Amino acid sequence: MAAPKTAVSDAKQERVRRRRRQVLQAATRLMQVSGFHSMSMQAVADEAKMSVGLIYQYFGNKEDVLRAVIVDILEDFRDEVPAALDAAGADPVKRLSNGFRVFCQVVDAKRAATVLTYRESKTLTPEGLEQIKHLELETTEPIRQAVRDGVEAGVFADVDAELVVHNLLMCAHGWALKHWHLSEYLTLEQYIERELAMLLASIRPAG
Amino acid sequence: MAAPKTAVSDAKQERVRRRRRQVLQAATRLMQVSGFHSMSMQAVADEAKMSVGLIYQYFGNKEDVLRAVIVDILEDFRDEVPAALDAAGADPVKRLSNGFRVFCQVVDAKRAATVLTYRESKTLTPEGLEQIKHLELETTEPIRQAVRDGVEAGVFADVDAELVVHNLLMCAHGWALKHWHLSEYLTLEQYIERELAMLLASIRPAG
Amino acid sequence: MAAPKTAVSDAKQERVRRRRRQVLQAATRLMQVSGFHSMSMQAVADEAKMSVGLIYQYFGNKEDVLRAVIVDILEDFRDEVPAALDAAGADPVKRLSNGFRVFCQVVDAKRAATVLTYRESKTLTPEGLEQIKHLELETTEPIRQAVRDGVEAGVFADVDAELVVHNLLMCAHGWALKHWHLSEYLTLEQYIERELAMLLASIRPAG
Amino acid sequence: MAAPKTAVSDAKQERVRRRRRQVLQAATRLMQVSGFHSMSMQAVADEAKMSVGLIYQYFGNKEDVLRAVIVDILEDFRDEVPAALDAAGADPVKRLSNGFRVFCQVVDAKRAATVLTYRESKTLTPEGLEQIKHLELETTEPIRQAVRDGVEAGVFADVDAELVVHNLLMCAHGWALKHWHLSEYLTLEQYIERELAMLLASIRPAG
DNA sequence: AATGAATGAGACTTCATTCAT
DNA sequence: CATGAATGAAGTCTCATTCAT
Repeated sequence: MAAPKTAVSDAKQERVRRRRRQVLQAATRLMQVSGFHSMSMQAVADEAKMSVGLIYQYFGNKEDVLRAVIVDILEDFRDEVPAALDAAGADPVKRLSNGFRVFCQVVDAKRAATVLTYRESKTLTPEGLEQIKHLELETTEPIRQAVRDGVEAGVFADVDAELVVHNLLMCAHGWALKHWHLSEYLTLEQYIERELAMLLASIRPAG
Repeated sequence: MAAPKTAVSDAKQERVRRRRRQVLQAATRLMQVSGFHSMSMQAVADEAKMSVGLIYQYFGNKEDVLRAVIVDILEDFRDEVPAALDAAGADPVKRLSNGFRVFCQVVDAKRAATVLTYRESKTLTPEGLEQIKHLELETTEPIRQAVRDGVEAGVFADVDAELVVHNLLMCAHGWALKHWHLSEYLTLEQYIERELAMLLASIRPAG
Repeated sequence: MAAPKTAVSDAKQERVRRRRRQVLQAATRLMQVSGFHSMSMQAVADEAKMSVGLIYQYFGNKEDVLRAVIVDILEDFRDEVPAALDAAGADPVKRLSNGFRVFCQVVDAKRAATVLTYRESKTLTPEGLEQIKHLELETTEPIRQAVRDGVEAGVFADVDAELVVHNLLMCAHGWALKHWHLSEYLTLEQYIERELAMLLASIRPAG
Repeated sequence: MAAPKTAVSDAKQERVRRRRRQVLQAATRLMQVSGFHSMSMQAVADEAKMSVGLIYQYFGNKEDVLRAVIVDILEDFRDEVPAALDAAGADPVKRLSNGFRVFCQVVDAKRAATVLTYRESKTLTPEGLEQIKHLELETTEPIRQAVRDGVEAGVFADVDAELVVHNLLMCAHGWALKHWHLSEYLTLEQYIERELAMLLASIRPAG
């Protein structure tokens, strides 16, 4: 009796996952274009090729969809950035460089989504806000650790790791937030190279 | 006969200015709390202690209010930041330092407003967007020039002035955008000092 | 003491008349274009080159303006049509013909105004309605009398004068009401000639 | 699988038809009383016993409702008048007489609606206006043909069919437009008889 | 599980009317 | 006498959410 129940349960969970993904992708597409408030639930349903009623079986309300969209985006960051660090070996400089490089690349791939998180975060409930703050910290934690390691090892000056990571984050996000300006004279690769040079210069041990 | 006419005209212009200011202040207060879309025109009217109809005598529509609010904020920046540089003498390092310091101080004084510009800019029409992009460039132009001067004088490395200013801007804005995190362990002064140290380190001429 | 008072009174009455006329002309122009409800009092004020407040010194409210506009139009008809008959001599056929001809010409000259009376009459209060009904009867009364005279004299068949005048009225108004169609293939003169021929044929004594 | 699909589709189409009819009847009732502009969408919803929102599922906007109301009225005319001619045999006099008689009867049955079309047509967009002009021509076309036939057969004088139909139309509409006056001394039947007599007299062959 | 018709609150905006100057 | 700034009620339309099928 347990087996079929679980099988059914699995199938159900799989459908739930699929449906939620459909909705999130549709909502993300729409919000990137015109923001949360201009997106109607009917439009989400159309884009997701399902009925409005069905969305409400998988999400409590419209704000719940927003929260899920933003969390979804930030989870992508959290999954991809640390993973890149694992592949970067032990050298703090390399880990930091790789972290920044990957971060910028992910931001570039999800530029509209990145801007979206800045645009709509304040619309969330306090709980939602807490969740996304936690996710951001999780995402950057491995880089933070790399900076601490580098400081300890003496390859970096005695800088505030928290602040270095903050700068690195703003710098990566900056590529999306100020893309209208930056893209006029820089490619992503140029941006990464030059910013990285300045970033490393800013924390190299005093000569 | 010209005199009274002018007097009347002056009184009228003064009232227009006062009314617009009333509306903008009310709208800014409300938007900082809950965003553009959650702010009803009735709420603005109540907050500004006037009738809804009157708002429409001074602003074409709701989006026009938003544009004016954002422009108002950015004009404050444009007026205060360059003014601080004028008082900083000729030394590029001093000018850059002062620019950054003042920028951060103004951001801190208008933290909610700064966040607001990031949150609602995309809601604007293309014309509004152009206007605010222009204002941002105007605001930072004197700093950009200071960097160029420093590079030319050899007190800075041969860095991309555009990019340095971009970093400086993101850094100042970052104080508002990530205040929930930064304020847990830093005061504004500490933030300015440490960021300034890294900023200068990042562009000091190679040993 | 009576003399200057009367002089003042006369000057005042003259101004009142002038102001009212300004308003009525402006309102008529605007209503002909887009109807009573789409016409704002501010627009009337602008068109009449005076302030909104002043309109309210000469008219009780917006509907009062409408009533006056329609009455004004109908008074024109009442003044011009009977006057033409006075000049037509005693022959009933001539009087009828002239009456119709003039009626059509006045309608043509005030086509938009004629349509306006059909469009907006129902908007009036019952009193206003009574007034315009009375004016319409007054306008056509001389023609009605001409028909009665003609019947009595045996130059017309024993027709219902009331109905003949009704037909004549609808026919004249018809030039304005169906101008979109009639003007495609008839000039006003052709319309008058042909309609007059049929009108007279319809009431000539049985051969 | 096709069967249930069609059944569903049929049920849906039926509901759409029913809803639209509900709205149109409610709106017609209200407009006949107080005109298009004085009719609020909330009032239509109340009268139609549905919610405002639902009206907008079946009509694009308020003007769309007006257009549909007028078209609905004119389609009734177009359906009933020509049908009566089909039953009137081949004799042009009989066809013309029947056409006029039926026209007047339909006008009488829809007196308020007839007045409504004169009152509110100008409120329509150019497209709506074109549509109703076309409907009016369609409605009268069979009568126009009967007149042409009569002229050709020599039972009518060589009159302008277009103009005869125009007169007939104005005459039928006149029963509604001037009902306040006509009904004081005539029944519908009397009106039809007398007008018909004059109409035929006006086009009988000379001598 | 899935649909989408239906609801109704609430948003923006206009405009007739008043009244202090 | 004349102005036009100010009011606020009322209108149109949208859209999140529910629920019968």
